[in-house]
Amino acid sequence: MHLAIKDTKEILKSHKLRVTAFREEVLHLFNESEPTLSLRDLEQNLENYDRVTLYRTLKAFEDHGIIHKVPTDNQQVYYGMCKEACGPNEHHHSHAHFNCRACENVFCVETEAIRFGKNVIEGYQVEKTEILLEGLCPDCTDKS
Amino acid sequence: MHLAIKDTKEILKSHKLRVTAFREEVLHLFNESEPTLSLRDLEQNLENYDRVTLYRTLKAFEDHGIIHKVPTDNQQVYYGMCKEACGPNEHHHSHAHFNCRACENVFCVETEAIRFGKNVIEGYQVEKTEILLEGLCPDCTDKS
DNA sequence: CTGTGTGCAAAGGGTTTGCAAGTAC
DNA sequence: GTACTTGCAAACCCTTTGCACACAG
Repeated sequence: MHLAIKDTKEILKSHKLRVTAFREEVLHLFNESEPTLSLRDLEQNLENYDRVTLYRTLKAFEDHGIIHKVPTDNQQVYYGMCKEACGPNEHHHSHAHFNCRACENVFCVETEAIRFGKNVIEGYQVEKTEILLEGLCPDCTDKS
Repeated sequence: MHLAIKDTKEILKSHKLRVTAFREEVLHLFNESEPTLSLRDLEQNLENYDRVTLYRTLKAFEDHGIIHKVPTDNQQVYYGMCKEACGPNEHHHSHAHFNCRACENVFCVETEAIRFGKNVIEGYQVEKTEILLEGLCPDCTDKS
């Protein structure tokens, strides 16, 4: 038995959010997609949606620890599903984010290169670490 | 003789930009400030400025390799002066950016923890690395 | 039934564009 | 003189707020 994709209803319930058709639809997109999703990605894959509702949905997901924002150089906002134990407003991630300059997707990549403990840097209390990589993803490398 | 702060006129000329009073004023702010500057920082330290001109000035500086954007978790856009050899649309930085959650300043911190060479991650062509740290800066640590 | 979510309209705010006048070189 | 820069107005677009109706639990 391989790892089943978590049921959207279950995800919502376990995060204390009401189950609605729209929320399930959005969650479904996150389940389907490998890398993270930008707002634009989401909008392109939804039909007859209300943008305001989408914003509020993402806000709710973020507040309840279902997704997290991924900072990037470009202005687009990216969201990734939280794979680990994230609580409300408390996200834990030990992977780096790779932004492909060709396809513009953002992938979560595991790397042992992350070695920042707390207080590694003289005088600075490090509480959170984000690593952004940019370049070409495997797919786009093959095509070029 | 210690390291002199580069003359603003010289900086502009060497980057093939015309010397104007406003550009010198903005550059002067970057020369004076230790950490990076957010758009808000800049606006608070300028008088009788036109916002459009400021946007265009920053765009020009960025395009000509004088400053670079610093991505952060919060929405504020931060800019730092390029210390090293940065050309048009080609910025090279080997330091991490530390965003203090208290004073909200962004500092450039040197750290040997940066060990991403090219191609460290299987299949991904890494061309650029950004490391974002968040926590408390020395000043704010002392105050708490 | 009660509290939450949705959809529409409108407000708000930051950023960009157009253009005429001013300035660097 | 020519090309670039500036400043103002307006357009644009993304995001938030308000509110009435719909719906989950």
